[in-house]
Amino acid sequence: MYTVKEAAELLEMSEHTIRYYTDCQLIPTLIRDKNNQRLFNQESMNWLIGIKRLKECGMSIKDIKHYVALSLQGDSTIDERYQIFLHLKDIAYDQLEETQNRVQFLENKVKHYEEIVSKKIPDDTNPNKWNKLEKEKPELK
Amino acid sequence: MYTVKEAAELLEMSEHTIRYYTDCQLIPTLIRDKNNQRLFNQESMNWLIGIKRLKECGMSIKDIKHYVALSLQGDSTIDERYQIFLHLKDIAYDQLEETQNRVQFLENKVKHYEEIVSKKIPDDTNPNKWNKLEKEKPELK
DNA sequence: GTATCAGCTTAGAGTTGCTCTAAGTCAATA
DNA sequence: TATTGACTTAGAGCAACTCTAAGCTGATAC
Repeated sequence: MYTVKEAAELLEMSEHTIRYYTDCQLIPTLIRDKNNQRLFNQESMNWLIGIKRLKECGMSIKDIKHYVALSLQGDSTIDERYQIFLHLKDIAYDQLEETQNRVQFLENKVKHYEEIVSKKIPDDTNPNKWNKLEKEKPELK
Repeated sequence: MYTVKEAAELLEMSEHTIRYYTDCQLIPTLIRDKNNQRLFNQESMNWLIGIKRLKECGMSIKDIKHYVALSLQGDSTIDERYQIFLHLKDIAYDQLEETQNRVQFLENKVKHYEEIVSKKIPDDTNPNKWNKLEKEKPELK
């Protein structure tokens, strides 16, 4: 059994966010003690972990709520849940490509600044000259 | 010279967002035609491209504004701008790791559902049983 | 010539997902 | 008994859009 504070520490989320999620009815197994305080048993913690993951995947509260409802309905919704994860997977691969591009862009930029600082390139006064980096290495997609 | 609409199409951003950015004074070289309509020359387009990049790196409007101000000041702010990109680079690598974890998680999940659907695993009625995937492959970080 | 249409302008309301504050309850310790 | 700490709620604030309404302008259609 975990309090909001303990759950927040364990899962590295803010207490505010955890309360917000419970208020949005995202944790169907949440219980309250005699003082009306939120308590998370292992099942509720599992829900929280899963919801955190779905959030990180970019899913909205509304869609997570839908997913939770599907899960509670059991077997008959397996295919719909499968489709959801297929879709999330595609999105994740897109994000991966974007993130890789971003890392490359920033590596270029840092290298560029290091060259300037080490005086290999004399001046960089023109405010938007740095956009040339974009042109040297155009975005994929 | 590009109108808001053309810029939006070229850079795959919404017209709303572009107007919002100009209203936030993020494009110092923006000009208006005689009817007060926003016009983007190549320099302004470069700014827009750069700002879009910074936004994708997770920078706030406020911080981008600061960055733009630094750029306009020229040479004397090179080191501060270098530090900004160093920091963004670190963040980008963290994001890369997170995204890779996410892809792996979703691959596992999709595989799991495929096994269920193909009847290799008989039932999955328990709503939060899927969180076991987390335990099989605990998060890095 | 005027009607209407697309495309722009603005101010401002609405949305999401937090994030924080204020005011209050409760149990335990000093 | 006082106060401390951890919780409760409703609701305000915030970032970054996102959209709407009302109005202006210039071009084409009749």
